[in-house]
Amino acid sequence: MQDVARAAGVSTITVSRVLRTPEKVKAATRARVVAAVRELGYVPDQGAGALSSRESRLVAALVSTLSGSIFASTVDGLAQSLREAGHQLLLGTTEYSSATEEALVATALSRRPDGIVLTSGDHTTAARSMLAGAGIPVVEVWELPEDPVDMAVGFSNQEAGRAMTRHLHATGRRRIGFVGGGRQAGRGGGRPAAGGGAADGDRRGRLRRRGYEAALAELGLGAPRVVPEPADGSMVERGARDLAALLECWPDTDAVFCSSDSAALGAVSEARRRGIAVPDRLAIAGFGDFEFAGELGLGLTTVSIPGRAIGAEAGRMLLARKSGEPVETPILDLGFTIVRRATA
Amino acid sequence: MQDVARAAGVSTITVSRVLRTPEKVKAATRARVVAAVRELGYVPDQGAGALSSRESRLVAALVSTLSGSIFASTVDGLAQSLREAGHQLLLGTTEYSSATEEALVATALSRRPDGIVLTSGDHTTAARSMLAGAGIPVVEVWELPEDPVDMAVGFSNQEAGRAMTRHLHATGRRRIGFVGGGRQAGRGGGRPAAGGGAADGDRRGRLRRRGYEAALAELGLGAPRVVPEPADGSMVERGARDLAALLECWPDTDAVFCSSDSAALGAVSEARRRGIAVPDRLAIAGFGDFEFAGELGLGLTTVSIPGRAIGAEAGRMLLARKSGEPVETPILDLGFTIVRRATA
DNA sequence: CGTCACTATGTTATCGATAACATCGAGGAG
DNA sequence: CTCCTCGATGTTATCGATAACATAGTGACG
Repeated sequence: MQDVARAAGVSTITVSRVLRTPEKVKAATRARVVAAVRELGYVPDQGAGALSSRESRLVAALVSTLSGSIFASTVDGLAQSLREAGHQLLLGTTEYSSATEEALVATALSRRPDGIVLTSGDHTTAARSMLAGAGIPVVEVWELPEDPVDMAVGFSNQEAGRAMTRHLHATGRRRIGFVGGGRQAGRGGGRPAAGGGAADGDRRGRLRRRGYEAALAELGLGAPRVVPEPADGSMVERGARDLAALLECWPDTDAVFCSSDSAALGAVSEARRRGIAVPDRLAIAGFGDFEFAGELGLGLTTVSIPGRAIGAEAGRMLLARKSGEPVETPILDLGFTIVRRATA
Repeated sequence: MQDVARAAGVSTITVSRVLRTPEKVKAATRARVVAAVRELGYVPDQGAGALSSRESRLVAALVSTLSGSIFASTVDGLAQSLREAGHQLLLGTTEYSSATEEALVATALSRRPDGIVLTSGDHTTAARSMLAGAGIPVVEVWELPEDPVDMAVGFSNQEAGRAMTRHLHATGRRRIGFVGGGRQAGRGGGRPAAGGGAADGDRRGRLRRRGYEAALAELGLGAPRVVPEPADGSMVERGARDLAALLECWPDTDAVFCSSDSAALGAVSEARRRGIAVPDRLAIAGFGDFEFAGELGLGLTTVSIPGRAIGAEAGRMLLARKSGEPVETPILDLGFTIVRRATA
């Protein structure tokens, strides 16, 4: 910056002003500075700027994983909305461990971000207190927690489970099972059940299941039909094996709600192999509306989540809060949509 | 840090040493400092540290998008390998525009990262010169560029196209078409063809197509069969429509190589609708090995790319270079695998 | 018992920017 | 003509850490 100042015949503060508040500098001076910046290829050091101005223009996001198409579009939406507002995204992956999350919260805070986005609803006590103590806006996304740290954007997994179960009931099904709860296996050869904490895909799946059970009770459909020991392997494989196990226990099952589209894919495949007509004899519903679920793919009836919008909205809320604007709805339910296709 | 130092009865530099080089501090002193850190909930400011030590422990990654399952696992692998080495990831999405990429390179460099990862092979001249001038390691991932800025990890799209075409030939096909080149539509309602630059999904698809054409020539299979005007819409939709158009021009086509699994999904679906037996009358091959392509899903014959490994390796190379170790293979070809399943 | 080598800790300057206050000149009001 | 105000620019201190050098103990050895 000194070099630029010298080249333009001004002081450093003027260079700083040209870059941050151009309207406060006379046009002629500004032009000289801009020329010097360009000529020297000067790129300001935002780290130094942050130190001085106490504003980092950085937002941290902690997600469990990007693989498996769950959070990718949320992060994408977040990155885009931040970029448009001149902020940058610091990304950390927790690999489904809340111990890792705790460590990542600390490292994230060490960058003094202007805000932080979390995809997990449950945090260690230490993590919660660090977040609270940081004095920055926090947004939890996807699941709307009962006891949010600060703000939240997402939908209710439990309501989604309930709604889909009611949908199955509404289409005449009476013996409805649930497939694909339990652990979410890390993809790509990650450590199995890393970190010792409860896996967090688990928690979400459990919430969907709770909604399923609630609906069953409300509708008087009898006891839940859930495989007690979920299978190992990828979600798809588990969907297949869990359906097989479920049918063994309750052969007359006429519908299953799968905790994810991947599990539903496995279930559909298993049903096909067994010559079970879908949806005639067995309706299959998924969750997530992944790409392959669409009309041209499986034609899977599923729950669609506005993942990208969640990310974009999280960014917006964060920046609004930062700039002092009041945030009308700090707990924002973006809902979900039941997409009815061929399988249920 | 001053507060901590006071509480522990030492000077700030001792606190700094306890945090960065604990072995240089006597155990008793160290214990007092650690206690003070814990008690005060002190989280060091890495930004300030970076300014002083000229080492940010930050790596920037610029990807076109995270949606659509292409780069997500690569970023995931990168984030993980960086985390294990105590570094953090700064993420930017370029939305397939090299103009946006140029701007992002500048903002990324303004954080003084210790390295930078790019998923696009073509950069503007300005971007290239900024990268070169930054004096930090640069890794280009996925496509191996002809003229790399610094290092690269990935595979050859052209070779992949060539290999799959040869595979189709080896299984007896002689009238082979190509589906799904051209633009890659932005998902989630992004601006169509934003930024004015050539979309970069386009470039990669073109390379696969070039490989396809090369194989055709080598094998004496006649002129390429490619739809001149690719359809609009999502990749899946385009796969369906392009196949339809292709069959209209060349009804006797007995195999198609699709530029992505999404396109292949659409193609399979279109074939089914028309009652064309796959693979008996028409073989269909994809690219990417997305989750739904597997045994339990489509059973799609496709090209599998080690996306996560590419990211992890990029991180490793970056950090090796940073710490002065020589990097044996600055241009690392991780290859691809042809996965033979049911459709071809 | 003095000197040396070494360990443990402290002091000072610095990284690259910005906030806060200071200065300077030009033009307008009285 | 003087004083005042305001716009344009400069000076100095500061953000929170670390590098480099400085200094105080501490034990070994001749």
